[in-house]
Formats: sequence, structure tokens, C-alpha cells
Amino acid sequence: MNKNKLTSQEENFSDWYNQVIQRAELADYAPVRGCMVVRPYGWAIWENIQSALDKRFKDTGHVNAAFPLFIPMSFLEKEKEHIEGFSPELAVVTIGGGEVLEEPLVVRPTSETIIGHMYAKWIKSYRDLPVLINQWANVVRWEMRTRLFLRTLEFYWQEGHTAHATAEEGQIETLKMLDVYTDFAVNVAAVPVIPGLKSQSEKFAGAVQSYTIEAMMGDTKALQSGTTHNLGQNFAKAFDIQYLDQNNELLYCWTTSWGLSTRFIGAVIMTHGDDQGLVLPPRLAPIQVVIVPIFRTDEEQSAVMETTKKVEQLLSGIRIKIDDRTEMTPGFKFNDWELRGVPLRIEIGPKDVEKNAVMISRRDIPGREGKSSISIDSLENRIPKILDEIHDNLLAKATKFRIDNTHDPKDYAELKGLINSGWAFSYWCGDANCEAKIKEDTKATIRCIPLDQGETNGKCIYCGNSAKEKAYFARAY
RNA sequence: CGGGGUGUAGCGCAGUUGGCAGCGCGCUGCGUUUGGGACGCAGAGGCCGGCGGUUCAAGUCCGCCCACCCCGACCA
Repeated sequence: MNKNKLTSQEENFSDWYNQVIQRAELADYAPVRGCMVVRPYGWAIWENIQSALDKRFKDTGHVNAAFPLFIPMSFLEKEKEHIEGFSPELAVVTIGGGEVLEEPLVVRPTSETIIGHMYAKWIKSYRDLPVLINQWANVVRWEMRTRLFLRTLEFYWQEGHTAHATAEEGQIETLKMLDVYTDFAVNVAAVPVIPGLKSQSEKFAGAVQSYTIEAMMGDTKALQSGTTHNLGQNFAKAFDIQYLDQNNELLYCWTTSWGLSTRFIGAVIMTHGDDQGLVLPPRLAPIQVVIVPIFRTDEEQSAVMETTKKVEQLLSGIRIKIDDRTEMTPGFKFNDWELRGVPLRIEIGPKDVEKNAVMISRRDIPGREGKSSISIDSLENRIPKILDEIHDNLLAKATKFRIDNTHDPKDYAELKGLINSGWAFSYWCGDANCEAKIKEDTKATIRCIPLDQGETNGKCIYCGNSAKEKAYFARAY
């Protein structure tokens, strides 16, 4: 009965995570350390993430393009903080076609530099601005320690790179894309993220300011799930991205960049998953509804399959899979699709055909409580609504979990006590020293300083000096 | 790079004082099954991570390598 049980989340969250990914066939380990193969079911989730984001990028005026995988080493070196941040994790090609290369080529860890180079070439006038380009790409960062989806040597993402005439426009773009990510995370993935500012020590190498959408995973650790960066004029100056304004004055551009990666799939797994396996939010699920036909005899089979086809037609706008495998029992299939996180299952057997009804079973409500019989006539209307309800329920559950595990410690001792099982939302004076000390003591970092705090003040949780804003402190992936 | 662990069938593992290479799941075929992880019978599947050593004999003992996983430092 339970011989194929997953390790429970409570027992070992990390094992649970790895098992879910492999058994649900999202990804597998590649022959090279730290690399993963994204399997069709996992890639289908990524495709749904892509289309939801891509639509939002287009709606906000962006266009897609493709820049090269190889970047001359010298490009990386042009922005000081950038190369300092990335040099330890670069993959470098030194031989091509059997010849030692004149200049080593870096396999892109991110594309600010090569895109900056091209922008310098393309941008001449204020009339050319803004430039709003995104690319869907793979990048390589030679990480020490890797984990499927969360941190692999090679990963897939989108990276937006924009150039603007003024600092204000750059900042507006940075926050606009943070909004896009937030909207996507909340309304498509049902992941209740907190948008906020990164501290200076946590920001992107080369940025003036970085923003993040921060999410709480099922073990209460934090995951940076997407980032936007206001690059100021750092890259514009390093790559001479200049334009002539209306007054014929030569000025540097203001640039931004923003990215969301396959890591987000990890966020989805660890936000919604349970001891039965994956729980996919309906708007990202490759299969939204799985139909399991149940029958014994040939007559039952033909009646059941006829109804199944009818149901499929009624639900034509929904991503449906009919599990007509004959070599497995219904019980096996129920467990199998639950492991794979399909939001809604429809069971159709002889009893249902007789009643002109079907049994539905919600993935987000385990056991009998999530099951009910509904008439076939109401399916077309009800199923889309139920999928929305599942989305809302997943979002509400995850939000409650985060709130329940976020605390407001009275003092530093209390923070130290709770940080292994939750987040602390505390005043911070802004001193990098306090931040570093807290990290040293607790392994917790500032995940973000949330926007919209309004007028507030209190005392820094570490040093007790006056502070004007609160920050989330947590251990992170 | 430090600490820990593991390499034996597709996966998970066992293998005693050195003596024929095993178990469970999965896989293939046939039959019976099918409303919460079905069962029977018959099969297929191995350079025991690599190299070297000890021995009549090595999965097992010794040495050296390699790979991967987990925990740290680093990071989306």
C-alpha cells in the first residue's frame, strides 16, 4: 500500500524535494556534475512560465532578441564590480577548432556586457530610446554546490536589458518589471512573493540597486525567485552607451536588467508540494485535468469511453489528459497523478455514466473531502471555476503559511531563537556591519526590504540604533 | 576547497571468516484483474566505478585514482 511512499517533508525536506523531481519526471541528473536534464513534463511547466511572462513583457512594450553564448573575456572585465562578482564562477573557453584562442571566451553567466556592447553601437539619439529587449537563453555559472532547478551549472532564464534617457525612467522600468514578476508569481503560480529592495551586500554585481521577489518555501527557507536591477550608468559608462539629447548634448544612458529562471520551478515545487508529491498551480500545470476511466467489462468500457470523449469535448479549452492505460489499476493512477501534481482529477466509471455525472477529486484538498460528484451538464461551467478556486486556495494556503512563520522578535536573542524555523521581520539601521554580524551568528541574510513601508521608525534589531525601515531576515537557498 | 557518505541489473539495496552474482521494485510475454499503489506463471537483464597489488582464488583484503550525493564557505 505505501511501499512507494516519498520521504515526508518533515522527515527530510531536501530528500523529499529531490525525490519529487525525479519521480514526477521533471528533471534528471546529467552526466556532468551540477547539470540537469529538464524532462518533457518539467519543460512543459517552463513553457507555461515562458508564455505567461512573455505575454506580460510584450504587453509592457518589450521585444525579444538573441545574443551570443560566447563573450570576450575583456568585456566582463570592463565593469569592476561585475567581474569581481562573477569571476569565480566563469566557464572559459580557451581552445576553438584545435587552436588556442587569441582571447579567451566566457560562456555567458549573464549578458549585460555583450548587450551593453551592442547597445553602444545601436543607440545614437534620444529618438532611439528607450531600448526594451528581452532574451530567452541559457547561462552558465560554475557553482560549488548545486541542486536541481535551484542552482545548476547551466540554467535557463529570460534576461531583460533596457536602456533609458533618464535615471527616473530607469528606476520606473526596474520597478515596473518587479511588478510584472510579482503579478506573475501571485496570479499565475500562486506563489505569494514579497517584492522588495536588496541590501547593498546582496545586490547584483554591477547594479546600483537590486530588487527581488522573495518567497517562503515549505521548510520556511527563503528563495529569491526573480530579480530586477537598476544598473544606473555603471554599464553605460563601461561600454560607452551614449546618446545625443534634444539639446545636442552627449549623455550616458541609464540601463536596467531583470531575470527569472528555471529556479522558479523549484519555488513552485517547494511552495505547494506535499507528502503525496507535486501540487501544481492550475495556470502553470501542463495537465490541468486528468481523466481516469474505470471499467471491467467490454460494455462498460465502451459506455465509459463514450462519456470520457464527451467530457473531453465539453472541456476543450482546458489542458486535459485521458489516462487510458489498461495495464494499471485506477488506484495506481490516482497516486501517480497526485505525485505529478495534476490539480484536478475526473473519475468516470459505470456508476457515473448511469447518473450522467463524474467524480472529481481536487489535488489541493487531500482525501475524501476533495472528492465530489458533479453532473456532466454542469462540467463546462464548473471546471474552469474549480481550477480558479484551486488557484485561490493554493495562494491562500501559501500566504497563511508565510504569515504564520514570519515573526516580529522583540530583541536579537529572540531573533536568533526563531530564525531556524521562520523569518524575522525587524527594524534594520542600514549598517552593513549589523547585517554581516547577523549573518555570522545565524546564517540569516536580509532577504529584502519591502516596498511601501510608509513612515515608520524603530530600533535596529542588532545594534539598537534608530532605524527607518524593516527588513526580512531569513536563511535562504 | 574543507567535512561526511556512496559506487554491485533500469531504480533501491543485500552480499558472512576471500570460494557458482543475489533480493525487492521496475521491464518483456501470456492469462486473470481494474471505484485508492492487483495477481499467477514464464522470461530478459551484470567488465561488482577504474587501475594496480596480495592470493590457487577478490564484489569481499591493501594502495592509488575517478565519479556522484549530502553538509559547510559562494551564489539566481
